[in-house]
Amino acid sequence: MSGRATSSDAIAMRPFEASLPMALLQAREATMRVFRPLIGEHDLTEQQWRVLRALAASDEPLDVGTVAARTFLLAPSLSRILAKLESRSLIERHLATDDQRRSNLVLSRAGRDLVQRVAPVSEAAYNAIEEGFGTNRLHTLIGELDELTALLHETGTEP
Amino acid sequence: MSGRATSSDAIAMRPFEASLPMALLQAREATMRVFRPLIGEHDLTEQQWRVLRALAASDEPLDVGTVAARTFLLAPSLSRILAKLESRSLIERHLATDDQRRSNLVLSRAGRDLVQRVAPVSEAAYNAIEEGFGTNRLHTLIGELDELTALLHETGTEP
DNA sequence: TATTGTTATACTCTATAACTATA
DNA sequence: TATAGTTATAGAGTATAACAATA
Repeated sequence: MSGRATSSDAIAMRPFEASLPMALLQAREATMRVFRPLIGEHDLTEQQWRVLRALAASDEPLDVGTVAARTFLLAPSLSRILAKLESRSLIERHLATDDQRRSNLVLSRAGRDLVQRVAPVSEAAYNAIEEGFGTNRLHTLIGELDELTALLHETGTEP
Repeated sequence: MSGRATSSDAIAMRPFEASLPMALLQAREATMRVFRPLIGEHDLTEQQWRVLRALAASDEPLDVGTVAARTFLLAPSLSRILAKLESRSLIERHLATDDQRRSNLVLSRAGRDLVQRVAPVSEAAYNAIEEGFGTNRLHTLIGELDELTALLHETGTEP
């Protein structure tokens, strides 16, 4: 120790650059800075696009709960997003015949057209990232991220 | 091709699981789910904590612009956060003598005490993650994230 | 004139609770 | 009673523009 603390002494702590949360935040922001303009051009937010993608990727209608799970959105957020997408006629809701509480969601014709138009641009941007960073390297990185996520979910510190 | 498209055909696209943005989003969320409760216990948001940390890590007062750069917060967001932290007497502002537009920010005594109290808990959580995932492995992951971020910043597609 | 920082606005998302309607 | 989904609220971040004070 080199003397008592004064109000101008820095508190020893892990620096931002070496911090996992900051590294993740910045990588995510840098990545979205690539994709956001592409979907923003079509007046879609990132979350709206996630919903459209989930519906586009399914070969059958999905109920709200399923979409929430697949897009990692909370039900209230999703409700608002669905209302917005429906008001723009990008999706359709059909009450399930067996359970009237459920509504089945599908892309409308316009929704499908929009996804068909955006998807290639998005894929191209993705491929550019893969090429720049290295395809295998990127897959390795994603694999590590997934494992970290899984690990953190397992070890959920319950209070 | 196996026939014309019908409204129930899925559009071929990169699945969510293999998607870099989703992998980053989930890893970040899983990570913050560890740290958020620790700082939330002291009624701090993630961004407020970033500001306190930046001030704590510095051995001299910082002006608003510098804090914005180090915490990756936009000026308007930071202004609101600073007002909040000041109202809780966790930070102090002192007008710079040389340039009256600038105000120098420092932690108050209470702010330092708070950081001193939270930091060890936060470090312990961090160490637990390191142990679970592997210290070297985690450092490698962070290094790859940093390089990805740098790459994406270089190739900033300017309009 | 240019810069530092704050305020004003307009959207969005997160998160929790309360509520409706079906089962 | 339990479940699916919506609505209500409260709070916070992002982003851009406009503005005040100072250089």
